[in-house]
Amino acid sequence: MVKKVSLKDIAQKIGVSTALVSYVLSGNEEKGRVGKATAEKIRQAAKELNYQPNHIAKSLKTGKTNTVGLIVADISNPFFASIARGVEDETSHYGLTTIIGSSDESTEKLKNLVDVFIKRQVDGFIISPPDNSEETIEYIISLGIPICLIDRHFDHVDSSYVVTDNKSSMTKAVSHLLDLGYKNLAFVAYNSSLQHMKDREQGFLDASSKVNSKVYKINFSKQQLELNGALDEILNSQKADAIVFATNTLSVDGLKYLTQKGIQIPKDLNVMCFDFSEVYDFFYHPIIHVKQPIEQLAKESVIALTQQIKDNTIHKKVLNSELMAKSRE
Amino acid sequence: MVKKVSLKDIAQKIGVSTALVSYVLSGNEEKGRVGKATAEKIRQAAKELNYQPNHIAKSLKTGKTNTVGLIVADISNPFFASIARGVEDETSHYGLTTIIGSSDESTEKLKNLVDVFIKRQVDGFIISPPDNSEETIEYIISLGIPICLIDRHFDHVDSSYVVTDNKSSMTKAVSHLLDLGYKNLAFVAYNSSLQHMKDREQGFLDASSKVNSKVYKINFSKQQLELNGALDEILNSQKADAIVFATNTLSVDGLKYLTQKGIQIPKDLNVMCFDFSEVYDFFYHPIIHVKQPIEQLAKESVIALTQQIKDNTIHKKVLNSELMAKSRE
DNA sequence: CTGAAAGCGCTTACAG
DNA sequence: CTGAAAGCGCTTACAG
Repeated sequence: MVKKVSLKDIAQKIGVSTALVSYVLSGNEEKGRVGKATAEKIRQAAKELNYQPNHIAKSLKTGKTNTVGLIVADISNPFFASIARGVEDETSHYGLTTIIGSSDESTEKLKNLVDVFIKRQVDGFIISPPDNSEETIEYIISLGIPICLIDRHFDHVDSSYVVTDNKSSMTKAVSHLLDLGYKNLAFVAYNSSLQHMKDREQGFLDASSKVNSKVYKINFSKQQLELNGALDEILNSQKADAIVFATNTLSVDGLKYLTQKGIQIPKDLNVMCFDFSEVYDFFYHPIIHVKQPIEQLAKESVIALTQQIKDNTIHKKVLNSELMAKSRE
Repeated sequence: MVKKVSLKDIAQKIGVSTALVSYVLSGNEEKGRVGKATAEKIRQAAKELNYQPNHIAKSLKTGKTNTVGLIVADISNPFFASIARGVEDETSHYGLTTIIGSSDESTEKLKNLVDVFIKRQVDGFIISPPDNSEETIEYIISLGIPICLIDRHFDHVDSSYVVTDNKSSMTKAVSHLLDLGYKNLAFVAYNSSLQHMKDREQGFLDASSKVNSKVYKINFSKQQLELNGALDEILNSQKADAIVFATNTLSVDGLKYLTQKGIQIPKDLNVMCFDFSEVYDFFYHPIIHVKQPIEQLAKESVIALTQQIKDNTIHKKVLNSELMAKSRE
């Protein structure tokens, strides 16, 4: 390992104190009121010696690590993979590094990750919380560590968050189905106390009040089984003419099952999906879906978090989604 | 922010030196030859005060950050997303934290990420290098920083690596197509100097020598256009009876185009894909594909890297893949 | 405008 | 078996 050059090396080389070097190189030149000429010499020497500041030492002194901890609910879900990518991109613009974890929808795993990240002394968290994890979120807040929730939030927890307007997105989507003439709707969602899930359901209910409709709730832990069961019921007893899927995963798995059953979309039955998926491209007819502003969610969450880190303010942001729907035929 | 308790707090509480506390709490009790009773008291106090060691201070002193930098070639590719997840899981078992970056197949971006990660003082790298990035890899080696390449390696660069046996995987896969009776094969790969790509091509050539075959090379930067062009040629002039795709992305995008064209698989044409994809589930007939041992690649790379960090040894590991092929009908 | 110095929280020879 | 002390590389009041 090549020996690293330190502030001291630079200071010695030009015969000034490390204090001056520190001021100049960390951009606090005016604060130290360093002389023009000296500052120039210091910068010159730093370049010559190829000085690389030691972040560790800086962190120890300042208590800031310039690291943010991102914990998504399920990294194997392309939606969250995109979120992760967006957050990473955005933080890098602020000179921050992101460390990523996945709670896999488990409160227990979230707790562990939070502990690990706190030990790593992250400057703040961006979290997409799993069901029933208010306590852990409140724990972070009680420690005074900045946090911004993303995609999901708790109505009764006072934290920064950036989410999509789930209720209105769903209302808009369902209204579109009604406009197309569908009259017997099935809504497939998770059984969850998370606000975004409740909002999507409410949005569905609000829009579908004038037609026949039924809500199916799947337990996350038994997804495969219960989803297929619900779809069987939708096909055989409810005989719905359109299915609204409340999430990305439900959409893809639902489409998979429908395809296996030989159902033609939209001929036999239409669907309204949530979030984009690559698999839509394998259908001859475009799959209608709600497109959340993933990039923007990620970006805004980083903005909210960095703001909070700076001045301890809380930011709540609700973004609009886009309905991706070509005409029925 | 709650005030953190430090070694000193513990030392004061029971009236010993911080040295003793450090020895005991970092598990070097025998090295410091600390008395049984004292050690017990220290552990007790640490628990009572809920002591959390400060990693930053430790890192500054020891020069180790317990962080590994993972740079995949394209995080939006599910193959690499799985690799990332595997690496993260595995490193966490060693008390290491992973920071992730994506070079997006760009040498330039790789260089930047490497610089950022070196500044962060990662203890080692796990990298899936893009085309023409030997220099950057050799630069890391020249700095004496441990590194393990994953999925891809350079024959003439002496580094640790963990890869799949690409040549034999492809030979086995193509032989299977021959067994099924296909006689006119198309091989669709990237134009790349990366060893794994050359190996896959060689594997194809070795196995297909006795039948009609043609190789198509796509430039990564113009993938969409060139892939569709190649497929048109395969369908219209070569009139191949089976297509072998050399990578994950080519497989999915290729299938997408074939589906759009209304090609029925395997009736009109069969395909051999590389890596698993969720989209395969949307075909009525199982898609034949080579399944790389992703979990194991990730795991072995972490093992190789931690070994190298410990004793500076280089490990080269080649894993076998699995051919996922149900009978033709 | 500049320097001497303390201190962030650890680890680790060294002396006893 | 235990303590005093140096030092990792920075930042930042403080004094001049």
